[in-house]
Formats: sequence, C-alpha cells, structure tokens
Amino acid sequence: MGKPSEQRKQEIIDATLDLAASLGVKKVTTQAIADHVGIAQPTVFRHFKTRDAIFVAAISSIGEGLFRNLAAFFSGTGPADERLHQLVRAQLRFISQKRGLPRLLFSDRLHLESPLLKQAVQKIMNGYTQQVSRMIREGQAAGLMRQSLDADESAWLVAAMIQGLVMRWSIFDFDFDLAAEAEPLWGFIAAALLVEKGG
Amino acid sequence: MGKPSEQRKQEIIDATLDLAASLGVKKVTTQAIADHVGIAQPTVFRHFKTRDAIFVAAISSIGEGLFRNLAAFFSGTGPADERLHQLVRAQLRFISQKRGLPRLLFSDRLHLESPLLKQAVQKIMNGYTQQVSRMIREGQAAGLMRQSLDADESAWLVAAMIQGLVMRWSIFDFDFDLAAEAEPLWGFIAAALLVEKGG
DNA sequence: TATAATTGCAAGCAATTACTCACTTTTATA
DNA sequence: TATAAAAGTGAGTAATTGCTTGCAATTATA
Repeated sequence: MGKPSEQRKQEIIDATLDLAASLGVKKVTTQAIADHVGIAQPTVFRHFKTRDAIFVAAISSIGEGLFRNLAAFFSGTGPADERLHQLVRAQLRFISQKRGLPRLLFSDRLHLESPLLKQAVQKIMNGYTQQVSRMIREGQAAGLMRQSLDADESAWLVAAMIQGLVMRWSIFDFDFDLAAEAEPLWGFIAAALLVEKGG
Repeated sequence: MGKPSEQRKQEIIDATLDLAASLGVKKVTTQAIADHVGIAQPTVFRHFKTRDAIFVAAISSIGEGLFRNLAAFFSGTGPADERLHQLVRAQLRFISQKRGLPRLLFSDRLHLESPLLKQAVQKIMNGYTQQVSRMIREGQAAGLMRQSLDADESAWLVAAMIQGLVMRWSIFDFDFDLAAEAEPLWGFIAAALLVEKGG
C-alpha cells in the first residue's frame, strides 16, 4: 500500500460521490468512504483534514468537470441559439452521469452548515450564469433573441429550470432519463428566448 | 402546563420550521425543538412518534397552506394567462414567508433517508403541476397559449423554474427579495407560453 | 370526588461518528 | 544503504443525539 496522495485523494472523492448517489449524503460516513476505497478509516484523515473538506473537494471536482465539458459551447463560434441548445443538451448529459451531484447540492450540509461548501457552489453558479448571460446577449446582438428580455435575469431563469429539473430527478429517485429532458426543455427555452421567425 | 395535544403539535411544527429556517435542518434536534417550544425534550415524543414524523408533518403543513393559498387561482374564472400570472406572484409571496421550506426541501433527510417525507413532497409536486397543466390547456383552448408546447412538460418546467429560483434564494442565504422575482419570472414564462399578439 | 387518560419531566441508554494517538510499514531520496 | 517523509493501521475518545423508562402533575369525565 502507500499510494501517492493525489491518487488516493481522487479515489476518496470518487467514493464519496458514488456513496452519495446511492445512499444519500448523511450515510457517507468517513467509515463508509474508507470501506469503499479499501483503506482504514483514520487513513482518510491523512488526505483530508475534515469530512467537510472532502465534500468541498467533491463539489469542486464536479464543477471543474462541468466547465471543462461545457467550455466548447461557451466560447464556440456558431450562432448563439444553436450553441445554447447544445449546451443544454451536453449539460444534462453530463449531470445524468453524476448522480452524486444533486445529492450534495440538495444536502442540508450545503444549506447552512458549511460556508465553504456553499461558497464553492455559489462560485460555480455565478460563473455558469455569467457565461449563459453572455451567450444570450450575443444572440440578442445577432437579432436571434428577443431584446425585451433581460439577459442576466433570463440566464438565471435558464439555470433555475435546469436546477429544478435536476431536483425533480433526484426527488423522484432518478426514475426518468434526465438527458432526454433536454429537448422539451429546449423547446420551452427557445419559445421564450428566440424571436419568432416571420412566415 | 398540559396543553391540548393539537395545539402543542402545531407549536412543535412551527418551532421546527423556525429552526430549520435559521439553523438548517441538521441542527433541528429534538432538544432544540423542545427548547424553542419551552418543554422538555422527551415531551416532544409524546406528540410525535419519531423525529421524522415531525418533518413530515411540517412539510404537509406547508403543502396544505400552499394549496389553500393558491386554490383561488387554480379554479378561478378569469383568463388562464392572468390567473397563471397571479398564481406565480402569490406563490412566491407565500414561499418568501416560509424560509423553512427550502431548508426542508433541500435537506438530505428528504433525499433518500425518509421515504415518507419524500412521498409527501412528491404528492405536493404532482398535485401542483397537474393544476398548472390544466391551466395551460385552458389557455391553449382559449387560443391564448401556444399549441406547440406540451402542457404537461411545460407545467413541469414552470414548476422547475420556481424550484430553481427558491433553491438559489436558499443557497444565497435569502439575500434577495424572492417575491420581487415574480415579474421577471412571469416575463419569461409569458414569452414562452403566450402566443404573440399580432400587431 | 374517584378514575383514567393525557401531558409533563429527570435521568439515562444505546448507537453513531468525526477525529486523535501511538506506532508500523512503505516509498522516496541523498 | 541510511534517513526522513508519507501512508497506513488498531484502538480509543469525546461528543452528539434519538429515543425509552419510571414517575409526577394536570386535565377531563363519570
């Protein structure tokens, strides 16, 4: 034994997300993590100072993965509406493979207990909506999207829809195909944002 | 002492929601509830068999309050779009006074631990979207709303937007006026749902 | 007023769990 | 190969916390 720390850290993060997905955050004890990784429980604390630090690292890990996954659409060159459509699709596909995310996102650990964790999430959400807002302004500048809607507000609402969708997915125990919701979701967003194509 | 049980039950529910709003669900211990009500901790168990039963009762209490509050808009007589607008406004106003709600809704207690609590929430969500879906179909029948959008899907997405909004409100520590978000939210929903008024 | 049910409490149990400590083994490096 | 740092462990601790129990006070009712 005695793996390099970075590797073990990632194993611990992966175990945390796996366990959160299947058992819920509360049952992700340091013992459960250790068992899942195959190390002793005190060893977990060799790699993370506290249990909360593990959750923060897990959220950050997903956040980075998300941005890596969506970067192409944020800064692509095609028309803004098509890129937004693809963004929504890619995002739901990504999240549908990360069931641990809603479990962490909707945990009460997040919602008052751990300021650090909350800050990490706030940062991700702010970064995300800024990018979407920029895309909407591009769409407006290109005459593709309604001038009447405020870009920032609309970006927040698009984000809110996705969050609400993910929340329903989690509350209903992942019992529908999240990625498949991309099309009706885009139908709604397009109806709201895009200017009517005159016949 | 020795109040009638129904009164004490309500006091316990109110205390639970108060504490959840200010401290987060995890810190709502039976001891904290007892202190807040002004009774001894074991006395709590005279009125609720388990701690979870308290949360279920609290969620149900809010659910009933919500439907009581929105019933008029669900079954009103005016045009569907105006009623939906008012519904959104009333709903956000109602929720903005119930900060304990998102704390419970986004607690990990809900998200795998307590099937009863989850069922209670699923029931409320289903009932809500059914009503909204019906309103949208009325709007479509009256020629006010786009035929191209599926009423059920749209109802879920409207609900998702509100949930996402409430979630942001909670993550950002209630630091913006939730009720004031009703107008931009309606602007977006209206753009999506309503048929363009031909000039 | 006698009786039974309800509401109340102090004390404590049993289980959980994040985290520490003393110590050994492995890995890296000079 | 000698040495130090890193990674690992078994055993244990301290704190929390949902819930039980035995008993007293209150309330309702006959």
